[in-house]
Amino acid sequence: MKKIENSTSRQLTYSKRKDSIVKKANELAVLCDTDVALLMFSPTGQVTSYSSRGSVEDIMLRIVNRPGELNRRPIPNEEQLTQRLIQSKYEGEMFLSFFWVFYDAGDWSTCSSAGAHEEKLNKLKQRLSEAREKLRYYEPQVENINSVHQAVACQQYLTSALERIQHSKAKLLGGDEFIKRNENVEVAASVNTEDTAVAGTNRG
Amino acid sequence: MKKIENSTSRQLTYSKRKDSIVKKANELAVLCDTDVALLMFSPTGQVTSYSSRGSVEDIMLRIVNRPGELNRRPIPNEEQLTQRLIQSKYEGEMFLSFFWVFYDAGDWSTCSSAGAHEEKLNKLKQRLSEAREKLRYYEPQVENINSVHQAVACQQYLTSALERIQHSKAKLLGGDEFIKRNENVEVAASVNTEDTAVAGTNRG
DNA sequence: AGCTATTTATAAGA
DNA sequence: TTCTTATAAATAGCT
Repeated sequence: MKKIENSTSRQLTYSKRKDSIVKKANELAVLCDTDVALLMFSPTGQVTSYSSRGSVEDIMLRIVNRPGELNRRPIPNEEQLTQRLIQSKYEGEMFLSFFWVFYDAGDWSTCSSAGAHEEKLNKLKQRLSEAREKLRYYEPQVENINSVHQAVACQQYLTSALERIQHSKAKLLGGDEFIKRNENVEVAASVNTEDTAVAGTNRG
Repeated sequence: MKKIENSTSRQLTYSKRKDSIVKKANELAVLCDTDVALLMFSPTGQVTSYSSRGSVEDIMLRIVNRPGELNRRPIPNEEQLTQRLIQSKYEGEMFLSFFWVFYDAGDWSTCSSAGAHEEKLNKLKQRLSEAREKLRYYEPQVENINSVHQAVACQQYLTSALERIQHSKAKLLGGDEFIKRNENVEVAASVNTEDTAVAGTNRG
């Protein structure tokens, strides 16, 4: 068994096998009532993650924070990894909350038509009880996670959202004659915290 | 497919399936020349981890530190829907809706306590009518107002949301006894509308 | 994407 | 545990 040299069939094989291994992981979790997480990078670098319950971060945290077992190998930068996992977990929760409430609430392709928001918000109300259930599923399972992590995660989430919007806008501006090209908005928010380090999100 | 109730055969099944899924993971990694990690808890709580290259912690960090947060968040059984959501040209409005409904709806500082989501979602309901009003403000009023305006509006909103989060965080940090008091983090977000540059958060 | 010949995984019983 | 075996599932190589 060795690397498939042909790029197309490697990609195809990845795709097929990825699906079946996720299926297997899920079967294992259901049949044996256990927690399973699976992390895979495609040949092109795209990540697929699976976790049988909660977020992958929950399962990662259980691995990283498990109390000293025999033969446990020390984890390098354990504290940093833990912090980053917690942050990532909250980012994911925010996204999921958002998704569950909003996604099924409406057909977003019609949002600009008259009355669309009305309808969308009605559907939104219907979704709230389901969202409540799903949110409960993501309640923090790890001790000592505090609200600052959520604030940090929220901030992180917003920052990445902003970044993506910049990107969309830049693309749109390429062919848009309505937009003035000289506008600049600069915002700087700065605060001192006593929390642990926040990972950076700089991009060229 | 459901949990195997007989404890002995559940254990046996776990043991067999664990081995074959590890084998599958390894085949995937070799054939497709990719990184794969697998984390499993046995019914008795014992951890098995597999990683095709380096430590599982390395792979965890790679997952958690990836840029483009929104593009990799899996929605259980709804991956294809995620793509639609992300690609929606109205994502700006969605973010706006999201933060009007969610951010203002609750005190994020209580999110980690028991029953907090319950309370948050009740407030959420109250916020819906206000959100409706605010969304109306962002309705395109002229036919040929295009998505760039939405992007600009969204950006401005997100920027102010970020600032508010900074304030919340600062407040939380003031009264939170769980937090160590010796660290400083400086966060600066800088937005330029002409290019796509977004400064990230920097460590202090 | 769907089809099929072949290989592999699995459950149940010994 | 491990082995056997009938059945089910996964897979590669096609279209």
